[in-house]
Amino acid sequence: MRIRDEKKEEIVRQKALELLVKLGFDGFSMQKLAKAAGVSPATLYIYYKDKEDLILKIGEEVGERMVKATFEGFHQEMDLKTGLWLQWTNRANFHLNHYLETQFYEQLKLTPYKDKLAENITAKFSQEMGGFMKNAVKNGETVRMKPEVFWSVAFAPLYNLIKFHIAGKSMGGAPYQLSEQDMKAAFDIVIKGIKK
Amino acid sequence: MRIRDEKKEEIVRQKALELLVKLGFDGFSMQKLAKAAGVSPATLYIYYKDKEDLILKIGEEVGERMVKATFEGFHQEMDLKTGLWLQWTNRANFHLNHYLETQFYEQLKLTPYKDKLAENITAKFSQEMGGFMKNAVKNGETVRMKPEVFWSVAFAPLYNLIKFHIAGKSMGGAPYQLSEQDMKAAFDIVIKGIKK
DNA sequence: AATATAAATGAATAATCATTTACTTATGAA
DNA sequence: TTCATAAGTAAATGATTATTCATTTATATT
Repeated sequence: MRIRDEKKEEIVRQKALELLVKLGFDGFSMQKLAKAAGVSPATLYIYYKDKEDLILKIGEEVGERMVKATFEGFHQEMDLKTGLWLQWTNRANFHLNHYLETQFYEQLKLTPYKDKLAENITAKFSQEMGGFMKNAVKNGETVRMKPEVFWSVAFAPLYNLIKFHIAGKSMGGAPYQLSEQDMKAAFDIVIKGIKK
Repeated sequence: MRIRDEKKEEIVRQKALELLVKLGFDGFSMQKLAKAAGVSPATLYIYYKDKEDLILKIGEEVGERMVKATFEGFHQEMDLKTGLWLQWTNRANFHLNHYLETQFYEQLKLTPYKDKLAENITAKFSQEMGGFMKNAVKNGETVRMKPEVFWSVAFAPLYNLIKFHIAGKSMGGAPYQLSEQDMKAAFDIVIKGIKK
């Protein structure tokens, strides 16, 4: 039997990301994707059940890569500051090197597709963070708080800086580019707030 | 001459928000909107030049209402903690009372439409925050930092809590509902980090 | 070399899309 | 009461949509 062309599949994924980000979810279509990837529309239905399946599968793949990158070199026994900074740099690097993936995934998580996304991605996050936080409390590095609160004060500032960076502009439409200096400035404030 | 039915226009806006959020930007269409609002598709083209104009105009209106709500009762001479907490509560109340608007606006800001959004909304933000921050530095309440950094450490945690609330679930798919208690817990950490 | 089978396709499907056209309706001004 | 004008509409426009069908192509196994 004929063998599936993995390269072709990869092009489809890449072009799908490009088009979804460039045209938005509404501007995107299967025919445009087929044309951009240089395949027949029917081929897309060999790789994916339908359009929703395509978007969700690509979304889940991106999510998994992001989680993996975030926890590269991380273990729950790290002290608060070290572990947090590792995740900050991991995450920032991923976003800066995977512009399209980030842009796409952030959108996806706000659309109705989010309800159909597999939950193993956030589950992994939750589990790693839970253990890390528990440890930090045990060691007297911080006080007990809900995971949602911890997450929000510990990571949201970084994600927001990345969001500014991705948009290319920030407050008042001013150009903005994320720098390590800004990351460090934000991190100092965050860790100061979290540390007991 | 015949007079425009303001009530009809309002229904269109409301239904547009509902459909855009419920169906996503891709599921949304002018015909669906017309049907949901009980008007002819052609009527939409009296109110708006085209679909893009409709989405942008509604987006700008939402943005303006959000800014106005955020700065209700605010003035730049407030001390850091008071001014920040006022904005937190203002913003949280707006989001909780205007679920659809928030959901829609957050999406809009990530789609390609964002480049065509009028910038007077973020400009107002930028201006108010700039003065507030400058004042806080002058009074020795905090150290000098880029507006983007300040913004990210001071507000991103709240927005993230709101995002959890809107999604209805947070880490690991666990149900989540924003409480004043959580807001206060997060705020304490944030203000501790920012204060000199 | 022949066969079986899944990959891949170009062209078609019916549905839906954004938008326009030709027309009717309501209302303030005359 | 008539008239001018903008609001509002039903129905149609051609383009584009997601998906499928009938067919061809490539390869692993026999």
